[in-house]
Amino acid sequence: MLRSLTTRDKIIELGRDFVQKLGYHAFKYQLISKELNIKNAAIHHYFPAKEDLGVAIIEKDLADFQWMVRSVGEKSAFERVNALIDVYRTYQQESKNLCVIGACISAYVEMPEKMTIASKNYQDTIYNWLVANFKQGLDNGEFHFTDTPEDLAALWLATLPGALQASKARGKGYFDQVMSQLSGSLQVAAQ
Amino acid sequence: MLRSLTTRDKIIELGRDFVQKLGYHAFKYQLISKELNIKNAAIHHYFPAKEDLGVAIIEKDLADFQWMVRSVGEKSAFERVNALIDVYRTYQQESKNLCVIGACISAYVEMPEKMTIASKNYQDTIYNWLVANFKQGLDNGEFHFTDTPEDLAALWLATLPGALQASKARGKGYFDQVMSQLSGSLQVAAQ
DNA sequence: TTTGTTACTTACATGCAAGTAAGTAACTTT
DNA sequence: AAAGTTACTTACTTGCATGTAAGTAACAAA
Repeated sequence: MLRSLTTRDKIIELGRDFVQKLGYHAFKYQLISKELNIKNAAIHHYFPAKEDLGVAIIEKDLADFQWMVRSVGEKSAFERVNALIDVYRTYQQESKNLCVIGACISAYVEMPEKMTIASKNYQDTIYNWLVANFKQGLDNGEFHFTDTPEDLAALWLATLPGALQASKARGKGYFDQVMSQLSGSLQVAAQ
Repeated sequence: MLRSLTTRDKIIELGRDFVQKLGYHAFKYQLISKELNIKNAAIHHYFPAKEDLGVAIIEKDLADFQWMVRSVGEKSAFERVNALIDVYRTYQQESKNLCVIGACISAYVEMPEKMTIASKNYQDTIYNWLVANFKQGLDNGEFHFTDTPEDLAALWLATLPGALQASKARGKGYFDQVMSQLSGSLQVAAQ
């Protein structure tokens, strides 16, 4: 999977893996350099400070999210929001119990400013996309929830990362149990 | 607040604060020793390894939860589960964007075993208490939700810590917005 | 009163993660 | 072919977090 990538991109991918599995603080250059058979200094060549790699990881994750958004653009609102659930389900299956946003946002009281900004920007992007989809699904009759789209999006923004985190200590099936509750909140019309 | 406590208890309280604000990895002995005007070695006197302090923090937080449970034992199911929301609301107001469980559970792939066990035990305790309250509230007519109490408890277990984490980057009002969604999931009878 | 215990401090060891400086081999451009 | 650029490595510095060992002052118990 990583084979066709440049070293720079491999560093970002591996860094993202470790950030999602360990959190920002516990992820260390050595974990990456060992895996790629390079030296720590090689990582500094591409990313002078850890913060720089952190920002690159957030931006890559955001880019992947936006790629997903485009790839489901023609589908129904229900299918679109399920695609986001699938992203988180894949994290869970790969033992990544943190999303990039959650891992970065809870890492510091005073986080490097660039990372704070990148994380918030990413989180806003997801929120706005959810609101837009919920609105559209409500308008076209796919959904029948009675809350506001904004309230529902706020709930999803908390529950998606929360389910991922909690699932680490809970049994098999827990994650899907929560996701089915989330899907239920949309009040999808029975066929 | 801390003045009447023993040094040992002050260390636990401050440690808990930092764990909830920074995460387990970013919290360091020096932060505590500086605040209490003692030396790092004094902390090692009470807690030989960081892991020991970690376990003590989890157990103290669990003890506080159980104290809260007893203190609301005579109230209605709705008031009881709202007391749990209040606990998380207080965290949020105090800029503690992680609960102890979330902070510890997501800290390591391979966490010190004692801490893993203590965290899971604590999480199970909350889950079981939620299920019991939801069942009782359903039986006595306070609630009218149609999901199972277990499904609802699973949702709460994800959303409470998730809302706390996400609220760090979102505006004022976000946390209560999500909590009102959670409360709504109970379908409390209109008066 | 001597012995022990508690609650620390001083001083030190260890290890490791981040970061830097200088060098080198390969490739690219002019 | 010379000069520059890219992609690294080697070798090093720095700083700090965990942890340990030994000492000390105060108080408590026998």
